[in-house]
Amino acid sequence: MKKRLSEKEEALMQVIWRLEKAFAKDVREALPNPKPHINTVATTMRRLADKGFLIYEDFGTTYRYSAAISQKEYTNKFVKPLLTRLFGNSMKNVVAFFAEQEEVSVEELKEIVKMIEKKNRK
Amino acid sequence: MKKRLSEKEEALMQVIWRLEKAFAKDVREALPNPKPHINTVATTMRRLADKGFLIYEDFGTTYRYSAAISQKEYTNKFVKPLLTRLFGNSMKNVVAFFAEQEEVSVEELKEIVKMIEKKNRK
DNA sequence: TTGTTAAAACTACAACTGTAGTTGCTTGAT
DNA sequence: ATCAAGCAACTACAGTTGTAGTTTTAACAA
Repeated sequence: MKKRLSEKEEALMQVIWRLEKAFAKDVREALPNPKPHINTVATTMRRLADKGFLIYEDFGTTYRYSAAISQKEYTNKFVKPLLTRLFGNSMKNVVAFFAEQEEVSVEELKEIVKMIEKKNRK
Repeated sequence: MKKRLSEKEEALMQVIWRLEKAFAKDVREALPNPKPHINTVATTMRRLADKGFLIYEDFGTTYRYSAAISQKEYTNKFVKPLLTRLFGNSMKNVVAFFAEQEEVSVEELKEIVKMIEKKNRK
């Protein structure tokens, strides 16, 4: 688990994070149209397993996969470094950027502040 | 400009965004050790130009490159979708996640709120 | 029990990426 | 004018990714 995944690989991981446990055909089913060939999904999932991102249980004639790394771990390990590199090693800058782009409103930021403060008081 | 760049390609873009205009050797110079071969840098930059991420001026015996897309545009186009997909299509969730991870402090969030409110009053 | 179906395994291949050797051109230094 | 240095162009190649055809195996249905 060295590198960030490609977009397509990440799309599969998204589905598995959502479904928690899934057969290749479930994953294909959950993907948006145009859906890839079932073998494409199976091959990509096997490769993800080879790379340590997925684990599987043997179901006789098929495998059921689940994530070997949580979405949060993935985010911390691969997404956060990308963001901080883009924004001068500061998550504050990242948040400020998206706030300026009006992707997060002042109200939402205030809610987050409240939420954190509440959690810290406990 | 369809796909997100790979990590190495992105690292080169970082340098160019910072330097604004740069020759291959400048980019190599700015990269951390172990520095890649100068030809590796040149090849990657040419490919980035082919893909439309860089533009260049002919300097006779060499090219000087600059970004064809700003860091902000890149972020909006390629990084934001990744984040929102990861966090259920909501930048609020993204910010909340990093706040909970204590990557951004409550103080910083408040500063951002002030900054935005000030800007909006103008 | 034989045919049908469904799934993985195996195989294949093109595009992309990371890397760098070789070649050739331009320019500045003798 | 000749040579050396530096750099891009050209070339090459292995590893990865996206895609899917073909083969095999297992299970179920008639």
